[in-house]
Amino acid sequence: MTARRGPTRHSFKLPGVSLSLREPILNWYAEKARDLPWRRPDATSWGILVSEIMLQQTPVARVLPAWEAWLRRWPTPADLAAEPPGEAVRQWGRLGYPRRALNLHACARRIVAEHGGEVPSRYEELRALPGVGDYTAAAVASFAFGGRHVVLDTNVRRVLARAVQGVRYPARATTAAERRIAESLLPAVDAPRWAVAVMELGALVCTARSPRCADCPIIDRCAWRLAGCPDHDGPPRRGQAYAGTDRQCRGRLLAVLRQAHGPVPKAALDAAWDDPVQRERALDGLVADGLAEVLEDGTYRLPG
DNA sequence: CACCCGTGGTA
DNA sequence: TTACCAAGGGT
Repeated sequence: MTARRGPTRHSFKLPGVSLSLREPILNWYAEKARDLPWRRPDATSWGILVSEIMLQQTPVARVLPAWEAWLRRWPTPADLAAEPPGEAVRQWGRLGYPRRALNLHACARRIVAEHGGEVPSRYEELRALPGVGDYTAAAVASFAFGGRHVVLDTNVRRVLARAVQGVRYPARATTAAERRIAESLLPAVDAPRWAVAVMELGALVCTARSPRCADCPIIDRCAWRLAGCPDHDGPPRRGQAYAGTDRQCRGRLLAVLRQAHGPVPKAALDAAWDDPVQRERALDGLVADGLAEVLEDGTYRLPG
């Protein structure tokens, strides 16, 4: 039999391509990694959890100042847990997806109530926290506690899609095949460093739009590259419409509440969006989601 | 599983 | 300018 040696016992489309992805990527990371505050040795597990929640669908550049301000105000879960949820929503500012602020606040209260004020270290415990899904649980367990987990975010998925699967973009949803590939590459030792290194490669070099292949440490073994960089086949990737949507409307309404420091009369909200039907729907949605409150006098405010 | 959930930067 | 995209999660 042909002795195919490598970090994996699985065979991919192009066997051997994944032969040694780890070393060059780890070496590249050692040289090119960004100095992000949540990666510093003095970062707390709480700080790392906060960073992961903030980074959900929000670019690093916008998270940086928000993260600094958040941790300056609430250095520990107990500090945040002592505040009403509305303060978290206000501090969240314009990071987007404000339910994440609510999630972080709920995390803080649960951590205080159920974990003695310390961010739990095990994947399963983390996964049970509000707003902590598969990726975030794996990331915090890895980066804050040194655990060995498959960390599959959009960056890693794209790198593996190209380097191993030979396609420009990963599938819309994570597949079993992807997870198998990621598991096969997971090193026995120093798994967190590997995870952050692949993520960094995806973020800085193997980017979605125009990858900087000239700077890539694995250009000579990238399956997509070796296949001639074939274009994405399959249905076009659905964009996210925004203008005129309920999401935009909710954003406008919440901005009014965030800006005010007390209850807001309904008229102030009415002025923020023209279409009354959509406006009422959005407002009801905000209340249902716990992002806004109606007081008895009919005024609105962030949750107290 | 497809869709919903904010916001801003970039090609 | 429009469209895509950004360390996802919940339903």
